[in-house]
Parts: sequence; structure tokens; C-alpha cells
Amino acid sequence: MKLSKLFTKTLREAPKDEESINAKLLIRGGFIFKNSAGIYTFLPLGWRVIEKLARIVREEINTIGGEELFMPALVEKKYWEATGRWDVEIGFEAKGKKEKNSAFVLGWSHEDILTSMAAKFISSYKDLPRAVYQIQTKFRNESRAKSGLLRGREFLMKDLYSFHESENDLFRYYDLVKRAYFRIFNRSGLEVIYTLAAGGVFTISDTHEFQALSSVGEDKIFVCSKCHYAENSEMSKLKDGDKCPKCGAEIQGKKSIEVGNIFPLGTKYSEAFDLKYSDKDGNQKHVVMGSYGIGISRLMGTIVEVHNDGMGILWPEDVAPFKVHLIVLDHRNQEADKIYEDLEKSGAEVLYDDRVEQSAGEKFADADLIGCPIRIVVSKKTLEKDSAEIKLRGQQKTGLVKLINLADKI
RNA sequence: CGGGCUGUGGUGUAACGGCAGCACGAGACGUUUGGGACGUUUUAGUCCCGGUUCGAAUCCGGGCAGCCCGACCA
Repeated sequence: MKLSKLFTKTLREAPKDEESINAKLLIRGGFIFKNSAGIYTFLPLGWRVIEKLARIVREEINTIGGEELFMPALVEKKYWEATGRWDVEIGFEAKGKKEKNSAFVLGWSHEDILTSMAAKFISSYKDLPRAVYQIQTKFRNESRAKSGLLRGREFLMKDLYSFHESENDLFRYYDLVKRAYFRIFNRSGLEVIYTLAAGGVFTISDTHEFQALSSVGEDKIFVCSKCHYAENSEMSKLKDGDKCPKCGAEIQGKKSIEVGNIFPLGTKYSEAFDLKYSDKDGNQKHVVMGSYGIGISRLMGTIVEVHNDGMGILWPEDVAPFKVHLIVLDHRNQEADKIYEDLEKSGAEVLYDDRVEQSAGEKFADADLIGCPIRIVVSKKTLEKDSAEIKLRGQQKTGLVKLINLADKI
């Protein structure tokens, strides 16, 4: 991608009403645009990050047998009534202009519509277990959207649902999901803490959250300084300075961002929608379910909160919009164009700053802001030595690499 | 949903109740190119409605919007 052709431009200063780091940097870099409070456009650079995250999620969820599907955002009233969730205030009613009474709510959760569908496809123990997921926009009328991508009224979520014969099988799968989640967050460059959390009306036991430590987080967890056992403060009886119930080390209270959660639902939904299967003896039983979420857009915001410096973002390699940020400082020299083409041919994702009117300093500042992992500079100085300068984001040292060897270094 | 703060070109800021100005950006032309370079030139603004006043960006009332704190967040 040539920066001279990019749809967006960077901002030198962040809008004054943005306080959170993720909002400031993502808006300045041209990753997102705020259309309303808690409602963002993912601009071309930002969408590439979302796609990277989605790819990681897909790979890992597919590995544990998840099948991807895509459910509607407009969810008709009848689907919410079985669980009494039509009137839940978090929903946005969607009113057709011709209808007198609205009959839809924009989907803020998809257990209801999925469970009613699943009854058409699951009828025998031979049809179990199953797991389906989607990556979709959720709409929640948050009374207070905040902190950039961390709490939006419209956001991207991966929601996975599993169907089982028994609680035993549910918890077998629950553990698979847990491990897949750790791989997802690890590949996304985040350290997360597996945290015990309170169950709700629709769960059969405690639930678990994946928490990334951050001072802007809305959650507070009590986490063991040694074994990382953690409980969410909303249900924990622990307090600062207590001994860890698992290993005896000191417990500390920390602020954190919930980037994922997993819920053992049991049969609450299958009872509401009469989702049953026949076991080997022909007995009708309710299907046992689990649901598992990752806020994809929140994940993006969290990564920025964790990986940044004063100048901009430091994208972890697997989620960076581009791997290489190539800067040419002497635009009259055609050599850089060729380097760009060669790098692309070698398979590297390159953002090429070929702009002619920007000064060197501005190009460096933009490279720092956008935050691709590898910066390559081509200038008169480097070309005299048939080389390019290479620098990793977040490191000060630079090195010269012969042009012939450049593609191999990436 | 309660509380606080704030609304001036695209962004950041200034203007006692008295001509809305500056910088950056963006557009044009030219000169530049190793940490946000320079010259000439163009462009673009007081959130909305009402009130007070000779006169309102400024004061008052109401709305709307944004941010922050809290409540809420199966």
C-alpha cells in the first residue's frame, strides 16, 4: 500500500475530548473514526488490524471444531420473548418506518435466535456435540460508552456456542475453548489472566473471564502475585494482601480489561426453546450449552493500551496492519519504488511512504504513530552503500542491510 | 440513569458584552528531504432554539453533543 494513495491521513494532535490512549492513537493514526459516542468506523488501516485479529480467532476456533456462520443483526421480537429478554434495556429497538410498533431489536446477544434454530438441526445424540460461532456486530445501548474501543454501543464480537449431551462433555469442551483463548490472546500480543467470575441467571455455575491488566480497565480483579490465580472483585471474597487460596502467595487488587469470557449455560436456553435430543435409549433430554465471547474491537483497543509509547502504537507482529513501513527520503530516486515492489513480491506486507511533500521528520513521526513492527528507510545515504536502513519499532538501534539481502531479513 | 467538566474552521487554540484572530491541516505553484522544512497564495468556524442587551462566541434558560466519575454492564 502506498501512503500517497491511502484514504486517511494522520493527525498531529488528538481531538481534545479524547482521553483514553487507544482512542487518541487510533484516531490520530487513521485507524478509526468516531461517528458517535461509542460508535466507530474502522478505517482501512484499522480494518486490516480487525481482519488480522479475526483471522487468528478463526484459525484457533476452527481448530477446536467451531463452524463459522453469520446470524442476523435484526432479531425479531418472537425470538426474545421465550427468555423474557424483549424488554431488556440494553437493546436498541429497530423500528421500520412503516410499522406502528417496532418488532425487532438489534442483536446484542445471539443465544436466543441460535437456540431456536438449533432445534431444527439437533435431535439425536448423534448430532452432538456441535459448536458454531460468528464474528458479528453487536448493539448494546450502553448508558455510558467510554474509553475508545473499550466500551462501545456498537462493537465487533466473536460469539461461539456449543451444544452437548451432558455437563461432562460441556466442561470437556469448555477446557478446549479456554486453551484456544489463551492461544488467541497470546498470538495477539496480550498477556491475560484467567479469572473466576460470577455466574448469572443463564449460567449453571461460575463463569470465567480473560483479563488483561491495564489501569484503564473497568474491572478489578484480585490476582495472585505468584500463580496468577484470579477472581473478579464483583464476586470475590478476597482482598488486597490476602493469601492466595491456591498457593499462599500474596493477592493483589488490579484494574483490568475483560477481553474474553466463557460461560457454561447448561440447559437454561434449551429449556426455554425446548431444544432436546434423544439419547441412546431413546429418552428425550435437554441439550447442554455453553457460550464463549471475545470482543474483537475491544481486543484491538486493549492491544493499543498495552503496546504504545509516547510516539504511537507498537503493534505485535501478527496483528499489525502491515509488517513493514518503508520510507523513501529522496523521492527523486526511483530505487525505492523497486524495493517496494520487490518486497511485496517476496510476500511482505508493506506500507510504502512514497509521499513527496512530507519532510523526513514527518515521515518518521507517522511511522512511529502507525506502529508497524519493521521500519525500512531508503535514502541517498543508504543507497550509496547499496543498502537500506532497518529499525524495529520500539528499539532505538538501526542497521544497514544490503538491498540484495533485504527480502530475506523481513 | 445521577453528578462534574466542555462545546469557536478539518485539528489545536485566542478574543473585557463591542471588527471572530493565530497556528497546524487541506488545496495551488515553487524550493526542499535523516525527526513534524520554507516562500507565495487559496480555503474553512462561534452546536441548536429562545431570552437579556443598542450590541452576545462571551451573560441567562432550555435542548443537543462529547469526555470524565459513579450506578448499570445475561
